[in-house]
Amino acid sequence: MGRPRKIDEDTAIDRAMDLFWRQGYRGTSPQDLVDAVGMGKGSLYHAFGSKRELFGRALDRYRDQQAILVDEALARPGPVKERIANALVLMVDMNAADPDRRGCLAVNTAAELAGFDEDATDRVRAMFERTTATFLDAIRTAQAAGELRDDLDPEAVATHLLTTLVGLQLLSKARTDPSALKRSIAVALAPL
Amino acid sequence: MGRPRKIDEDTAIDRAMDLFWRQGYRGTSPQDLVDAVGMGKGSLYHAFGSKRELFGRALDRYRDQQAILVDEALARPGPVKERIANALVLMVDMNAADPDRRGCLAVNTAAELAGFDEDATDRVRAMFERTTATFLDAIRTAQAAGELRDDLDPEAVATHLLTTLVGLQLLSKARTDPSALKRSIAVALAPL
DNA sequence: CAAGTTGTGTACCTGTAGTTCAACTAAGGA
DNA sequence: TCCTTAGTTGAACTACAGGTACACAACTTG
Repeated sequence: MGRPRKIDEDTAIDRAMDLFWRQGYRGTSPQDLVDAVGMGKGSLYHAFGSKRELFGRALDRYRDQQAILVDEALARPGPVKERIANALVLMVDMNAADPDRRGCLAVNTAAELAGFDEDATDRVRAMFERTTATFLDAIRTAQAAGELRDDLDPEAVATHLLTTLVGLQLLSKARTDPSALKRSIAVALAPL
Repeated sequence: MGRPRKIDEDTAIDRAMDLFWRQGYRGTSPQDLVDAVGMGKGSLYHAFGSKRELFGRALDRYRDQQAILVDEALARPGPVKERIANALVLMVDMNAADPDRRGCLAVNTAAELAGFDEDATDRVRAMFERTTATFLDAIRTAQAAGELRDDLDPEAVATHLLTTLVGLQLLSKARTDPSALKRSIAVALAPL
């Protein structure tokens, strides 16, 4: 019942997410959203309530997409250390190749909105915790298999990996020399 | 000659810097600046030209203040590893204690403006390079003194330390559990 | 103290952010 | 068929962003 949507909700959120990712929350105007999404302003507000709510939806969507990527990267065969190294190198390369220098939406949002938008910050922190949990899982599994030393504190290592991930995302964004970043990854993973 | 300034330039820039630090560039309005700096709008624009230029001045000021802090932290006595660890722990604690969750202005600016404001990004990258150089110096000195293993690539280590620094700043901002972050510092410094 | 120089505060301006509204359109069901 | 439900468009609206213009005030130098 009712008139069918011209642009379905998922498509709209995808497009909005891409914009917020590239431009940040405050850097994205309603008009930008209208242009990118392809809906009239009225429809957009009718469908999503406010810019803020749409941003929340975009963050959730990003979480769902990213979770898949990190999980995939760690689910491959081979030694953990190598898998993690490959994932980090790939990330740096992707960032270096991205003409928009989007970096990571979670990182960008933390920098932009922590202290202003508790809801957004909570979502971002949840993403970080999820990634940490994924690392933790991989580390514990590797330890159980005797692949990784047992005297390492798995939680500390997982947090360290998150810090490295986040730091690399940020530095990539600022166009730090990618090859220097990639060389440093070996150092970051040396404790493993 | 001419009428003396009511508020001297340095004071004005300090106050502006503090605002930009807390709220970001786009999150700070001319009115906010007027209120915080204590000059009328006319004077402010007369003195600094534009919000953008004032922001540039604020970034430079931040660079000068931060350079001192990092240099100080590394100039103390004791083993390098310990000095770096102390500096990182201190940073996490300071961030955790900061009610405004300002984080690091350079990090925030990279996240907010990379890709939009090349001038600001350049300044931020210069700060990052300077910090890396400081780390590099400390590492090389320690290696020469036989305090640090010689088989480590000093540049890769320095970049790794920067990544860790930046990552910790960002995660602190998002209220990641400070004790977890501090525990991870030991892992990050294990290669040393 | 006149002249020149530099800062100061207020008022004003243009454009856009973020949102709401009213009138209209396309479906399904009684 | 006409009513209900859901979507659509574009105009309208208020507030503020970012900046300019102007008349005036406070110094320095001669």
